[in-house]
This record gives sequence, structure tokens and C-alpha cells, in this order.
Amino acid sequence: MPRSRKQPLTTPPAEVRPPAQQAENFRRSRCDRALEVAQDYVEAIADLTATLGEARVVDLARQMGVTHVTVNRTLARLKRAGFVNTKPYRAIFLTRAGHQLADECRQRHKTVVAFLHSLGISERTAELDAEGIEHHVSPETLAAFERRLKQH
Amino acid sequence: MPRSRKQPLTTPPAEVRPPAQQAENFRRSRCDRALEVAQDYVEAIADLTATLGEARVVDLARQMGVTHVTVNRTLARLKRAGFVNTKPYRAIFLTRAGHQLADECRQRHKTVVAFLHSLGISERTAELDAEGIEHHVSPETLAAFERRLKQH
DNA sequence: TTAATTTTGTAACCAAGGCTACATTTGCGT
DNA sequence: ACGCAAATGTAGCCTTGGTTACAAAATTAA
Repeated sequence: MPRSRKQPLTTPPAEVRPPAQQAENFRRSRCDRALEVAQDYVEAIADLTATLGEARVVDLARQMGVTHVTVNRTLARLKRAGFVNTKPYRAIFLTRAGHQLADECRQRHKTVVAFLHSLGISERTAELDAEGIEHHVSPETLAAFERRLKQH
Repeated sequence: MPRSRKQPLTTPPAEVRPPAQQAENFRRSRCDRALEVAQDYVEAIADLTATLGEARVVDLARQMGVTHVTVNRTLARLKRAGFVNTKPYRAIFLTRAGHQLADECRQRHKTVVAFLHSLGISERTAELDAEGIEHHVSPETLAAFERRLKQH
């Protein structure tokens, strides 16, 4: 098969590059990823602080299902990003920004779970799927979920 | 603050490790990731083959919004995983397994988009969110979406 | 107080998914 | 048939997120 579908030299320079629309979707989806970890961690930290009084590395590791090494390195990044405050051998605390992020996430998580549940999905599955889905729910979609929930 | 919440030595050996339930959710969510790329690629390859007659590395790169180098390396992995057949400097073809995966994904994608759209979400947002959400929709949840759609 | 256990930290490795820079192959057009 | 641009491949680097193995600090218990 010859290569003859792209007019390599005849493409008008006006449109430098067909942005392919779809590429943008993928790009956003990839960028979301960067935030997912931060969101999961601050949420877990808030949870642990609420239930245990403080959040330690081991607890976080158990909660996230990874080793303490991974937690450690991730916390370093979250610290750089301004979401947590840590001191060696001490408990982990959320910054103001961290608290805010945690609150948003918790609210969104609850909404997504409730929404899925309202569709007749089992609690177990709703919880499971929400964990992955919530990070990709835009404000518009979240609003639609809430609207549905209010309609009983 | 002392560390006094975990009964380090008094934990009964019967339950070796409290699995923390939530850790499992995260674990699955992480495993899903491994499949997302494969799904996006086979879907794109199927698309390109359908619209252009064949799928080339450049097309794929444009579609995915990455460089051809990334595409190349990813294709090598997909080949190892048995989803595609490639030969140097030749077009990319899906294997039987690849086709099957692509079909499943296309169907699921369509369902998710239609479902979101049915909630009053704009087409643009539905498409955007679906890109991230679809990979985390379990069969049970997908079934619930379809049920809803049928109910008009 | 001292010893043992847990917790935390650090070093070093791996795979995935990005990238740039450079080399090679293809195939189109003159 | 030959040259040049586009497509493809390769080398090497970065970050993220995971690991194991080992070292140091902190807490608990004797």
C-alpha cells in the first residue's frame, strides 16, 4: 500500500497542524493523572487524621496499598507542590491548600458514589468504580449528577 | 504525640494483615491503568484503519497527541502483549485479540458518551469526560448505563 | 536503662510513558 | 534515476510510581 493520503507538500500553511481534537482529549486525560495521586493522598490523610488523630507514613501505605517507600517519595512531591507539611519522623499534616483539595475530593467522591448507587449499582461496585471515575468528572458532569440526585 | 494506636505486638496472628478494603480499590484502579493505554491505542488503530485505509505511526502519534517515539515504544509493548502486528516501516495491524478489544472499547465508549449526554451534559464535555471515565466503568455499571438509555 | 520492635528514611533497581536529537528507510516528484 | 522530504527507527534522558534491601531513629517493653 502506498502512502498517499496526506498531501505532504500541499497542506496549506494556514492551518499549521490539524489539532485532531481527539489528541486534546487524550492530553487532558493524561494531565488529570498528575492530580489523581495528589487527590487520593490528601483524601487519605484527611481520613486518617479524622479517624486516628494523625496520619503516619505506615497508615498511609496501608491505606493506599503500597509500600512506605512509595508513600515517602510521593509525600516529598506533595510537599513541593504545597499540599502537605512533613517533618522527619513526625506525623503528616495538610496545608490549607491540601485541606481544600481534600474537601473538594471528598464531596465529589460522595456524589459520584451516590449517583452510581442511585442507578441500581451495588455499593461495592459503586465504591470501586467511583475510585477511578471521580478523577475524570468535570464540574459540568458533577453538576449533572447532583441534579439527578436531587430529582430523587 | 505518642504512637499508641496499633497494638504492635498484641495483634492476633490469625488475621495477618487487615487488608484495609480501600487499598484494594486503589490497587484495582492502578491496574486498570495498565490497560487504558492498550485500549486507547487499539481503538485509535481501528479508527484510522477504517477512515484512512491503514494505520501508520505518524497518524497514531497525531491522534494520541504524543510524539512518534512514544508511539513506537508503546507499539512494541502492545506487540509483546499480542494486540498488534507490526513490521518495520510498514502499517500497523490489529491481531484478533486487538480487534476484539477495540470493538469492546468502541461500544463502551459510545455508551458512556450517550449516557452522559442523556444527563444533559454538552457533547464536548461528554466526549471529554468519557475519555477518562470509560476505562473505569465496570460491566455492572455499564449495564446500568445501558438500562438507563433504553428507558429513554 | 537497655534491648527489641516498629517506624521512618535512603539507596538502588525496574517499567511505563513522556521527550529531544540523530540516523536510516521510504517513496514522491522532478 | 536520483534527490529530498516525510516516515520510521534508535539512543539517551527525564519523571512518576512501584519495588527490595538496608540503615537509622523512635517507641515500647523488660
